[in-house]
Amino acid sequence: MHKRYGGTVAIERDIPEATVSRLPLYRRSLVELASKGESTVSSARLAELAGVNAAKVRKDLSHLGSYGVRGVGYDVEYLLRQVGEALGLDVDAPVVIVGMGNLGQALARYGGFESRGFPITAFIDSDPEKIGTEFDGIRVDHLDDLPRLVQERGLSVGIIATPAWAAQRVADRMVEAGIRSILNFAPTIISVPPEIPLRKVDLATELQILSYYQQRGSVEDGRSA
Amino acid sequence: MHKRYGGTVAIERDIPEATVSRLPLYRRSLVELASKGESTVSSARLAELAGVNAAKVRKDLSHLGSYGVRGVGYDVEYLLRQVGEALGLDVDAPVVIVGMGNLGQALARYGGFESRGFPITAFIDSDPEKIGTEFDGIRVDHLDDLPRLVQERGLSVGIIATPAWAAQRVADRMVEAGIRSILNFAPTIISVPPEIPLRKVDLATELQILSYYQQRGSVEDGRSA
DNA sequence: GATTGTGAATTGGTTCACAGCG
DNA sequence: CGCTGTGAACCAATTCACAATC
Repeated sequence: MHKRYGGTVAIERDIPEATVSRLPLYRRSLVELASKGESTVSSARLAELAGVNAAKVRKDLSHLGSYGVRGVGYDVEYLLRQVGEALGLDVDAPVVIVGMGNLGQALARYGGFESRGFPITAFIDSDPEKIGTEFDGIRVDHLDDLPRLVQERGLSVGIIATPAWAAQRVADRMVEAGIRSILNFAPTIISVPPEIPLRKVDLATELQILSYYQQRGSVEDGRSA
Repeated sequence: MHKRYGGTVAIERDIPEATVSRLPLYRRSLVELASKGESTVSSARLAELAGVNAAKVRKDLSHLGSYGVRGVGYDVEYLLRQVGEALGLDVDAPVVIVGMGNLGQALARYGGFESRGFPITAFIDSDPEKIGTEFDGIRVDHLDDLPRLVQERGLSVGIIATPAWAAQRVADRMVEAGIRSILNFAPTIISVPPEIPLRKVDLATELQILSYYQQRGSVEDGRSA
């Protein structure tokens, strides 16, 4: 059912958005299973670990053209490779953080990125006090240095951790400099050319959503887990 | 069309999940408009500010039973109050942060919570070195103190900023202690009773999703903005 | 016997398009 | 005339349920 091109990598077209957003979840569960030495896993078990239901797991995995074995389940290692490949994680994507305030610094020190293929490789700030200082052995540079840094270090992901008023400008400079995807933590809407994937994380927004469900006798929250 | 009870506050039932998750966005845009002194706004303009389309804005607002004026638009101040009320923001929801590592500290110092009705009012950590120290004038306490803190300070929201392995345990203790909704930053699935609204923010997951769309000639990302 | 893969049914969300109304 | 509110049409995602198959 799923086309493979030439017998090689086979990057599948059009995985539904909802599925894409769950793949990292499955990946995390598979890593855990692998580290425990489990060699196969059923959709039911994987669903439990990922906090979704089994039908969803099977449908999602079917979009990868994936290989389960009826009556047995999925091969953990194989599936892990498939998922990683679908997400494009076979190659590292070096990250630059712009805005070394509280949040930027916390993100810089947060271990979870390096280990998952997103080495943090450059820092940018506009405060002359900060420029030239080092963080984790990496120099903090000026926004004007970004094009050079993208070149030299192959930066591909930009994280915006600036105040809201600076975010659009930073995004524009990132795009100009050749950054290829952007994660925005500033609490404001920014716009970028359609070929640049953009996601946002807004902390206050999350609390407000919780507030809604708390206020009413919430039964479920959708974005479960 | 929309029922009001007794002529008072009128908390509407069953606003669709997708709408709820956009209300904070509208709210932010409305605050901005209000601060610029704009007194009315059309769905088209609000859509532009919030990064969605006008039909969606109108449909979303219609779920609040809201009052636009045909030919004119919405009253900014009035709508702002309506949205705030729908989200349950009329009353402050004091927050406890558990886990005062990098992320916890950054969240503690992040200004955006207090100003939006989520005063950070307690800190918990398990490191004896940290317990007893102060942060922003607030003492860092032990997890065992949580029930008392919930009582004394009326804590209602819990933020989990611990390592993954501690997260479920912390969630259980929060629920026991009477915390009413939870925001989880630990990269793991946790489960809580269905009456406790739960959301998660997973930073590495966001990067992996970006990775997918970057790898292919992404045109759009869905979670736009 | 167990568990996948998937069509069919269902639910939820978005967009269209226009009647209704200030 | 302009802009809202909303049915109707459309599209995406979820869930069901079962035949396929190891």
